Amino acid sequence: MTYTTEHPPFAVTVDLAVFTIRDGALAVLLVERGAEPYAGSWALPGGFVEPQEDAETAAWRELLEETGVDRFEGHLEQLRTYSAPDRDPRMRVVSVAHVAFAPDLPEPEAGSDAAGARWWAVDDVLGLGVGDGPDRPALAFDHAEILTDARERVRAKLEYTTLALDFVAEPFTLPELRRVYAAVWGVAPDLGNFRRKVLGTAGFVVPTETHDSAGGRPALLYRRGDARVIQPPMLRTPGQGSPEA
Amino acid sequence: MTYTTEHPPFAVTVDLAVFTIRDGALAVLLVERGAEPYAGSWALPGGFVEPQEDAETAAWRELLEETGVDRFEGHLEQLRTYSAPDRDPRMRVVSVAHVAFAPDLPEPEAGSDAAGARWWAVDDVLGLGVGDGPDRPALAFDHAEILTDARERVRAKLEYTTLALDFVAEPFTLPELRRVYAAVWGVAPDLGNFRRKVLGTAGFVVPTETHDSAGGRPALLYRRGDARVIQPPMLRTPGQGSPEA
DNA sequence: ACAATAGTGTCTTTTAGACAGTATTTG
DNA sequence: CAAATACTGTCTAAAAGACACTATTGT
Repeated sequence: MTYTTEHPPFAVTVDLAVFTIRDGALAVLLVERGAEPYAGSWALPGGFVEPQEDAETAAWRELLEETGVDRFEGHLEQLRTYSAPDRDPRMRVVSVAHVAFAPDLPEPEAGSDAAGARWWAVDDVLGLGVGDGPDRPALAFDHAEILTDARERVRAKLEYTTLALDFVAEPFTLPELRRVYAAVWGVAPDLGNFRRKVLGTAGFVVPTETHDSAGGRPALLYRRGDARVIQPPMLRTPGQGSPEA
Repeated sequence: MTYTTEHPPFAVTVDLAVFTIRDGALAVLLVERGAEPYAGSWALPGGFVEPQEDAETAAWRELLEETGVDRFEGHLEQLRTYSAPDRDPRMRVVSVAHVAFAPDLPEPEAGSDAAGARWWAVDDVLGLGVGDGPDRPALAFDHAEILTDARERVRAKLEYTTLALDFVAEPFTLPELRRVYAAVWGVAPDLGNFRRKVLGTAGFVVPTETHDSAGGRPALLYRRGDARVIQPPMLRTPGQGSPEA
């Protein structure tokens, strides 16, 4: 059987929703398209999967090429695959979307085929901020759908995993960690209850001996523990970015 | 840009892990391969995505072709995409795996390109039953990995969704519904606590006026409610098929 | 009456929600 | 001292775990 006759070929790409926390808000990396289609629109970074690599490898490679992030900081995982026949007007493209998380990445440089690249507050992009965002970017292809799914993935994973650790640089303070939850969920979890939960979950964080120095009382510094799941989970309540709110 | 030179084409397929409950155990549909590679091994049903359909449509079509299941019974959703470069020795194939759930499907007929098709107890296939299963089938390609991921998806979704309803035919009794949890998790949830949780979750089930008739006391019959999520979730405890057990 | 299955009730423990209060720094 | 930030404690409510008990059928 020759699939070129019976089973037409597809192009396979990866798209990435790379998240970080900037200015207390969940931010995503977008690139400005320089060519048609969607020239001038903004898109998730991504690219074609090469012959000898799987999708995750391709995602790590694109992440490095477009942001300079090495594969050992942060976390990357598959989100889902988008395969609507008309999602790219040029050809049949199936895209394996991924999500990645990292603390304070450097300001990106424009890639070879992109006119520009910058961080956007996700709420400004998806329009769930205050009224209409100041300069809301138009998203290319089905990337608004991908970004919406990606944000829900991040929000959900904060509930039952220690993923929030991937958004802070070591060492970190508990208020910093709490600000991650506040940024992703839109509402800060109760201070006392948050501390009780984090410190009561074995292996979530490990304390150091030192404190930081900021405006007020110095906060104790922590490092990541080896726990990867929070059980029982730290659940969002309606109003904390939960889907049914 | 012509992707045939710059970006080599891929074949895109769907694979399905179709689950049902048979004889009190979680069962999956497998087809016996008649041709190389992996002739004589068992595989998840699946096939190529056609030019004008997306992956989910292809999955529903394959499900119908291989099991006769119409798309309005049961539930189907994307699992994840498997893209290791050498997962199929013949060519570069990217597979978008799906999971499907349905109550007591008919015994399947062999499809056109399969030597046979039958239901297997998942624990017999993956070998987490008693010692070594009686006749454990060899799984083709990376289908053991897919099936493991699919089982974990089902187990997890029983916790926070009303997915168990897709495994029973209406009308159903609460003991029937509880047996779904017992089959998927490997341990039956506590009787009283299970009833309290199901009946206490608004919209999970709606009672009818009638009872069934079996060996003992007749059980009240229920129909599906319109709730799709269970909140707070009905969590597995270690020993109930949870990943860390 | 007994086996088999369905269903109820209750006590305890765990966990989360709400929120008031105390501590340690800088200016 | 006030402002700012970090941290602790306590009361209450919700939910789950464990498990004993009662109910209704068939034989």
